[in-house]
Amino acid sequence: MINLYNTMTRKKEPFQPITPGVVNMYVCGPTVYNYIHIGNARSIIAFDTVRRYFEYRGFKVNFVSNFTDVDDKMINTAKKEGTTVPKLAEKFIQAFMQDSKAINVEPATVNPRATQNVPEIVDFIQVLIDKGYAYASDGDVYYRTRKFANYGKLSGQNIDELEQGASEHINDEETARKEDPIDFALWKGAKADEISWDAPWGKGRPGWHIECSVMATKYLGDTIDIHAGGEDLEFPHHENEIAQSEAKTGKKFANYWMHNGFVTVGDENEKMSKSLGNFVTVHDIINEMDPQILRLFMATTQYRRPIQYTRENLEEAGNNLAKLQNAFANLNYRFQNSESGADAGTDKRVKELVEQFTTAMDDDFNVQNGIAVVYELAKVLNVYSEQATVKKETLELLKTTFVQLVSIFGIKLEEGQLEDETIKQLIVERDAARDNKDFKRSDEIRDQLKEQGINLEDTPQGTRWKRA
RNA sequence: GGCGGUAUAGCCAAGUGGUAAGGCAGAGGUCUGCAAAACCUUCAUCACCGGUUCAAAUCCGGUUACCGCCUCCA
Repeated sequence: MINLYNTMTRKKEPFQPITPGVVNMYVCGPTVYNYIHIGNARSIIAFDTVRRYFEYRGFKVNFVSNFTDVDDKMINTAKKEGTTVPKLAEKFIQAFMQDSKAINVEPATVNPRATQNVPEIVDFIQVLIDKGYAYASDGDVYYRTRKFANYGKLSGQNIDELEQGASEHINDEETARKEDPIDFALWKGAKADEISWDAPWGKGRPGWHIECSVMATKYLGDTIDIHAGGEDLEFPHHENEIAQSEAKTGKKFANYWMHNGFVTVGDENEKMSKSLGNFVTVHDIINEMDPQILRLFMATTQYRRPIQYTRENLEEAGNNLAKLQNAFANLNYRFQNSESGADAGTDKRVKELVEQFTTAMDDDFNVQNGIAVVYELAKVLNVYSEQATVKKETLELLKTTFVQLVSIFGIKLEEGQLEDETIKQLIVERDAARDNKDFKRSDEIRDQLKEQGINLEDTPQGTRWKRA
């Protein structure tokens, strides 16, 4: 049984899907006006890991994540860069896809876009108006927040406190059109020459919160299993989604709410965000190093904890990645000298570790305990690989298990080494030199290959090589 | 001001009453012609003060520091 922390109840709860064996989850995606930064990556990786674990435990996961492809930031950025909103969106959606692939994120079941769901959004808003939860005002449409009885239940906010807070940030122009400062926009009337769609209340575009309510219910149903996103979305975004959705359907919107913690930057240890301008893009990092380092770095911190992004921490992840890759190479290299049959003791140990892994991950995706089990498995595997005789079936079990567990963290281990005649011949020559104790020549060959990025390793089973 | 989260070794970090997992870095060692890889050994009394208890990093009270949300933001 998987237990997960539900922001709504502030407790860990056993996960009970609406449909047995199926998880319907919705993750709030980015506004596509720039390359994604590592804060976005954190959210993407956190919930990709959640998804992969659900799949490992045998669930079918319907994973929906949106692109916000029209809003003020899109409009302003397009204007500034002399392009159109659709072109801007297209560019950064493509970039998102590339970056996601690089850090080995499984594609979503659906990536709906706000602009492709405008008729549904208009209908949804109309229902809210008909039910008295919303009102049109001078081209805009607002949600009547006070009419929704439990407003603030997710974030533990009191509506009167919020009202005071809101009054400090009022935009006079907009507030004049609201019945109450706490009301929020469902539809924003278009200014001249802004991108817009027709609606009964006049030309305009969807407000930010409404798109998620519409798309989540459209693709996953009135009540979904898990709704997820960054912790900054808890209020007001998710609060507003609940108000809109539950007012419309009369049903509970989501059974479980999951929120990931932030990435903080450097020694200042402050939140990274586009608006603070202190962000590092995934695009830049993966141009500079193996994307799997970033992936391992983020996937092995529990999703609710903050991550401090520093060079040092990233390097540590790089060392850990090398450890996993070495173990895998050590294992693969032993197949060539293995005997048929299995080693019962090792097989039993592997099964124990798998159970430990599951126990750890079932506890709200405790990846830190999970990865500790993986490191233990790597040790078992290394020790076994150094035995004088090894059994093929046990090697197979170790390999399958290792690959499977590591893949939950989004790490892909590369199979074997490429055959290369030139290298093979040099190794043969070097082995001959070593047999003759001509270490000068053998070291020459090793150094020569090293300059070409090929590292040689002598093992009891012979010399092997790998790319540095 | 309201709401919430953190504080464990040089670094990352597990651990919700029974005497501090794991990883990185460091030190020593085994293996190796030398290396590499791997393995072994070694490295902390848990922010502070007070209390409860036979026993607390873990519970209670208080203090301090840092972070986030309350306005667009993963």
